[in-house]
Amino acid sequence: MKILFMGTPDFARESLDNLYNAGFEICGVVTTPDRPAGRGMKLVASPVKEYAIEKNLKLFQPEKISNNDEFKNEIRELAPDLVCVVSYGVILPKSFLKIPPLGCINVHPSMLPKYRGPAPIQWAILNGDEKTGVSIMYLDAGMDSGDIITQEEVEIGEDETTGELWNRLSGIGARLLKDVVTDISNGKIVRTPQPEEFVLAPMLDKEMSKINWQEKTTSEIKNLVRGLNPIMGTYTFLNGKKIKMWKVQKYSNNEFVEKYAVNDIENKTSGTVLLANEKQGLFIKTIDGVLSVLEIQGENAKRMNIGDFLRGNKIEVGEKFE
RNA sequence: CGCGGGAUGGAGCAGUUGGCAGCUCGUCGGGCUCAUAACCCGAAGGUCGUAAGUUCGAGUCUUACUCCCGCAA
Repeated sequence: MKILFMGTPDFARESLDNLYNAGFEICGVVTTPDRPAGRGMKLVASPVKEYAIEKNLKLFQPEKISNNDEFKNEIRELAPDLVCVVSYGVILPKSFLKIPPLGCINVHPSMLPKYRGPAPIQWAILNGDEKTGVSIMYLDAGMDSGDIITQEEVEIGEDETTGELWNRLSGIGARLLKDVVTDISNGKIVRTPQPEEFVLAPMLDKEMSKINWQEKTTSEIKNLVRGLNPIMGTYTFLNGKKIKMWKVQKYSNNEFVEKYAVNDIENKTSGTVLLANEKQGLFIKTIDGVLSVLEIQGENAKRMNIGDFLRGNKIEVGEKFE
């Protein structure tokens, strides 16, 4: 059975690696073209491309697929039996989906039909979900709307970040994909249509990464911080300087007062620094509790733990984040 | 040539118009206290990223180089 693999980031690389190591014949690898990225805007190859080169697999990097007959013809000549798509990043047109006789299957990091769309892992964390999962499904013309082949549910840790969950799910996805491909090659596959009701996980907006101290609860801020770690981070301003927060911990008012013996915190406005020193850390009032910052990043600086940060950047009690 | 910041004891930072290299913390030794991520006394630890230049004198000014980081994607 010949498999064409399509994917781009790390998440996809692990799936490809798993299929390759399982001994399936990878007749080709499709990934997005090299993009300018990083400092200096140099062209950077996707992780999947690096892998394909490393294993000497046939590589394609079409600019687009719809209205690209040349590419589609190349694929027809390859004659893959099955196409596996993992975080490829490009919508595949019907004309392409019809090429492989066994269809196109996809790894999607959520329990479909919940979180269809490009940012399912991020939204699971941002919303404070306790569980999410991985689905393997057939691609159809819609967005993540095809028939489901298998799913595996996963618990989300209370402090788990998007990056950590991302890594876990890519491993699970890779394993499930291999199993499903094995089943397909043995001709035993059950496909179940998705329920009607679905939830979207749209692309994240840069705007949302700013902390709104006046409206968000402690939990919401914490979920925002871990949900955007390490994608873009969460920022706020202190004395006009942009500060990013990477890891926080939440306290209720009582817990905080009891542990640190700081009184009179009720009438402080949210965003106010309640306590700041390199031994104990940085504590900020929120509308319903107290947030302790554990990992922070100043302007033009790198991420560091709060103790290191406060050693060189003095923050006074009473200053206010906004 | 996308824009910008930086390199100073183990960590994080400061260092003014060039003039003995400093702060907070950590480390080591000693002391105090019922007690503390507490306090007191003392010590070690730096060719100030590399190379060259200007100068009586360079962490500081000039030039080149290396490495790191932020934005952006």
